[in-house]
Amino acid sequence: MTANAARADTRPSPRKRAGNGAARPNDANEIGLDALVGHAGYAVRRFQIWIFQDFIKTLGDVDIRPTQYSVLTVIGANPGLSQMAVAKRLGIERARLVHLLDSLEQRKYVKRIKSKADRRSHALHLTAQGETALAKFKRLAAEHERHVEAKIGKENREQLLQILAGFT
Amino acid sequence: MTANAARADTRPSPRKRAGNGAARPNDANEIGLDALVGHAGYAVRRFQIWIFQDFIKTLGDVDIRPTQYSVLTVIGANPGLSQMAVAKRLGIERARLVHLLDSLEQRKYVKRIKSKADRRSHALHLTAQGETALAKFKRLAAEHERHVEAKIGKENREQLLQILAGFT
DNA sequence: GAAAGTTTGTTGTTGACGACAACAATTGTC
DNA sequence: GACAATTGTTGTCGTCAACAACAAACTTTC
Repeated sequence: MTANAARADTRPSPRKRAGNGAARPNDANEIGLDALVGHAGYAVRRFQIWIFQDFIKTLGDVDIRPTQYSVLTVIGANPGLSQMAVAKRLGIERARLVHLLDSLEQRKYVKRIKSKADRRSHALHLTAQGETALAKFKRLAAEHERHVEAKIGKENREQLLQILAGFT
Repeated sequence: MTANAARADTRPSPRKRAGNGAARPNDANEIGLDALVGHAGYAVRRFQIWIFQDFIKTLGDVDIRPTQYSVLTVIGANPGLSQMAVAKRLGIERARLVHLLDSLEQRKYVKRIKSKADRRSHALHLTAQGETALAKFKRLAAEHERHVEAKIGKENREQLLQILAGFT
């Protein structure tokens, strides 16, 4: 589907809600944000919510959320990593990664193999099923990325990636 | 995609950490992200986490979180708004706003005044205490914004704001 | 080589947050 | 007046970050 934001601005006739004591503006997006405009964090938060929702919807058929996708991607690119290494690389709590891996292992995408070098840790690998699945996820993720392009523009997206490259 | 990538048992991968010294704390920066680089959502998520943490820390003394700050700012700029209007403007669930306002009202920053025009709704106002407090919050938020500038650069921050202006 | 300290994976708790569902009171509509 | 819609509220559910505590395994130190 083409994620075309239906720009059908059904502009309602300006009704009024009188006598609120001090202010009356209550319609549509006439409400000012004041200091909020100019705060990078606010814009980034709203954008991140939008982008995650699109990701979740685009990968809805395969039931993969952004965090799960990031875990699978890192394991696929670096097989044999420990849970600690993956957690540190992705900035996830290792406690949280436990549940993520429980789920991914239950779905036969990931294996926890006891490391012989360090018997505390697990070497993480994709299963064969996990590899083919990840390939499909990557195609869908690329589709989601095209939605982002359509939303903010091709060169804006690339500028964004460049600006935020230090956080990956 | 890169669907090949031999995946043999505990075979040490060619590039990543040699020697397989599992216990050695390998640099997290050596671990490749593969497809994750190039995903706007991932970069944005990491950035947003950083920016929120800095905001929370910078406004730590006054114990104000980003969402609370956004609510106070909007009410301050548009006194008399209903809860529904604030929620819609900020993209917050009105159910969630209830708890936010409970907290802010308990701290004497916000008043819920029963609207006479529509006895279902409340007109939201800052208290006198809330106004002076918000002024302080804004100064701290500006300081936080300078941290962002220092992190990604002055013109990069402005480009970011421009790119994401549509989401505010 | 044993005691002490650290790391890894795990379990659990807490709190912020988004998404829903249901409800009473009130309003608008027909 | 009957009926639908809106507003604030309460509640549940699931995601997510942040800690705390623990056993097992490893490292350091004497």
